[in-house]
Formats: sequence, structure tokens, C-alpha cells
Amino acid sequence: MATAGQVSEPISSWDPYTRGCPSRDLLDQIGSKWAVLVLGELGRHGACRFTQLRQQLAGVSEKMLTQTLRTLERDGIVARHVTPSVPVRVDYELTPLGQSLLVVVAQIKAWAEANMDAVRDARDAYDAASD
Amino acid sequence: MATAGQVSEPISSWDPYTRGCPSRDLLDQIGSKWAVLVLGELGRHGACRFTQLRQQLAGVSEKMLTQTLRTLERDGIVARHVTPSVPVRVDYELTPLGQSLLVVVAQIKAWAEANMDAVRDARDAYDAASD
DNA sequence: CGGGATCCGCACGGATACTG
DNA sequence: CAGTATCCGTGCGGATCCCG
Repeated sequence: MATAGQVSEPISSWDPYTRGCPSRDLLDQIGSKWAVLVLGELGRHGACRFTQLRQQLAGVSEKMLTQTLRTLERDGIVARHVTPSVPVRVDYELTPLGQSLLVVVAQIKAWAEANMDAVRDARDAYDAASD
Repeated sequence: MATAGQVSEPISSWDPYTRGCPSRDLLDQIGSKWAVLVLGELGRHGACRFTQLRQQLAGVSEKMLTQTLRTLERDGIVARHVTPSVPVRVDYELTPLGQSLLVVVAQIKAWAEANMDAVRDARDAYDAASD
């Protein structure tokens, strides 16, 4: 902050270490389980339909998928395209903003997959020491 | 499940798109708000004490900080060093595994900070259209 | 087909008080 | 100082029914 002359410049000092900073909630949103998986799927597949996503994210409830998509849409991360056919067709795809997020989010997913074994070993060791 | 004969094959096919896969919960853990902030702080500062972390993560409750640290410790991401002095001194620091995670996790935090403005604009536009 | 609405259990997450 | 223990509200998250 403190940079002078921000007449219409919204400062951008969004520090999530500050109490009540909105970037903290954004952090939680984009790091959430379902958001990461939705992002990843849309990144691979391009546009996807609701049911298609629902099947890929095995075990997700309709409610959570809808909620996740709504939030991502509201945040400008995914775009929602409605085709007014007889059975309505809805497609979701990443916005440019969403694609930039995908890059970083894909790495967390990759890390989780790659290091699951190491984490599992650490857990076993920890639990064994607790006895 | 249902795949017969997983005798001693550690496979490492930890696909979070699969229902019930443990990597899904790991994904949630490491992407959580407090975990990201703890990782970031330990990454900058090196070893930190409990109270120090508590002050940096403004607004975190003791319970959540303890819980976060415990989980990260169990997963082998942070190490807990106890110095048996009269007032007990406890320091937390990143393990090598934790440092590898820090690299990817720092990017989400950076993304959230960098794109908070764009997200806020998108939200305003979305909310305005909802009227 | 793609949700919106609703009910509900339960675990998350905060506040407080107490202990080694 | 660094937790643990406890109480408790809120909202997550699943299940179900129904509508456009």
C-alpha cells in the first residue's frame, strides 16, 4: 500500500495473512477438493456437460457439483454455456482466468498423486509411534 | 476395490477422480486455507514457534492451528521439535517433503493474491446480472 | 437433462477454560 | 508457552423430490 496516485487503482494488497482478507476465502475455494478436480477435468477435456463432469468426479453429489460450478462461474473461472434445446444442454469450460489457475492447480493434484505413498508411510510411522 | 489380487503391488495409481481414493482427502488437506498459510510462513521464516505462527496467521484459532500442524506433521510435511526447557519450547519446520509441497502451494497463494481483483470484478458482474 | 428446493446428520471450526 | 478438553453454533455435504 501507500503507493500514491491510485485514483482508480484498487491497490491489490490482498494479503491472505491478514484477518478478514477476502483472498483467504478465495484461497479456500480454489484449493477445495471438487474445484481442483473440476478444473483438471475441464482442462483435459475442454468443454464438458454437467452429467459428464458428474461421472468423471466419481462420488460427487449433484448439490456439491452445482455449488462448485456456481462458485467457479461467479469467480470468472469457468464459463457456462446454455443451449436451449428441448432437453436443455449446458456446457462448462475454462475462461482464460481459469486456464491460468489450472496451471497451478494441476500441480497440487500432481503432487498429491505423486507423494501419496510417502505421505501414507509417514502416517503409518506417526501412528505407530503414538502407541 | 473389486480388483482381485492386490497382493503386494503398491501401484501408485492414486487417482483422485476415483471414489474413495485417499489422495482425494490429501488434496483437501494440503489445499486448505490454514495449511497453505502455515506452509508459506515456514517457507519464509524457517523454523517457527507456535505462538509465532499464531500471530502471523491473524485470526486463526488455537484449535485450528494445532489441528493443522498435527495433520501436517502426521503427513510428514512439517517436523516438530520439542526443547524441554522450563517453559516448553516447540519449533516447527518444513521437511524435505514439505519443501517440495511449498513450491506448488506458494503458487496458489500467489495466484489468489494476484487475481483477487479480477475475481472481485467477475463477482460484481455476476451479482449485477442476477438482478 | 440440468439443476433448484428442502430436510437433516454431523463434522468443521470458533471461543473459552484448564493443564503440564 | 504450548497445547488439551469442552461446549456449541454454523454450514458442509449427502439424499430425495420436483420443476423447466
